[in-house]
Amino acid sequence: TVTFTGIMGVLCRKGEVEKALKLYDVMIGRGLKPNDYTCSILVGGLCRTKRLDDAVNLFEKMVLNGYASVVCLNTLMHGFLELGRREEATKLFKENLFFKETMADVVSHNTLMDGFCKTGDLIAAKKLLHDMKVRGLVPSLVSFNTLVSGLCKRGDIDRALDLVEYAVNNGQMPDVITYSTLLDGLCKVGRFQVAENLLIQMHENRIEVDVVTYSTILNGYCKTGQLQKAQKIL
RNA sequence: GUGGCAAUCUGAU
Repeated sequence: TVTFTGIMGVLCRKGEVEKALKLYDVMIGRGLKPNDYTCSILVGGLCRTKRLDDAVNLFEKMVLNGYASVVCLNTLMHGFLELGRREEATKLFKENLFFKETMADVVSHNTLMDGFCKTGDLIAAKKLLHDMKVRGLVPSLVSFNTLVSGLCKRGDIDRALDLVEYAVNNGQMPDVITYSTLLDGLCKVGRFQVAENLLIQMHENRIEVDVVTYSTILNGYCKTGQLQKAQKIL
């Protein structure tokens, strides 16, 4: 099962879902049982090729047979959100809020939050952060990074900075993604001085600057014609 | 004879 599923994963990543599904039949034909990995890989493959109906059917079948996990749910929700089908993602989410194998976890909440952020609905996204705590889940760094990104995209950098402070108080230290997100927001509203301070702080906190961080800053400087500053960074 | 070693969420273009 592990071998078959592994190959199906490779095929799905290449967009060859058809071959993966054929392999799935071969696997079943040999009397091997699928598992939650098999389920999420195939669901993900179908989502990537926009075959959401097939993905839903497979997911429901797997749920009935007890092979589905919350990862499969998350994969499917993500598939809907990628296509802008927010209502269906939300419906799926709500159906899985009670105790069962596919009960919504932190990643489910994060996935939906990101979907809300990307459509600019920060109110709904913030509510979700609150809801997850009510449900006894502990927001992860990704939860905060997702909201920070949403706030930055809206230009609400100060609220984003406040949220990071709040995250720190909740035991989530910013990582390279948090910083890059903030830097991008700051550059895009022209607050380069604050951005430079943040870079220093990043260094002090021993956070490794990566290729995305560099391109974020370079992009900011180049688009405002500060090529000398851009060169200085390199 | 195309890098593959099993799954889901967040950052630049």
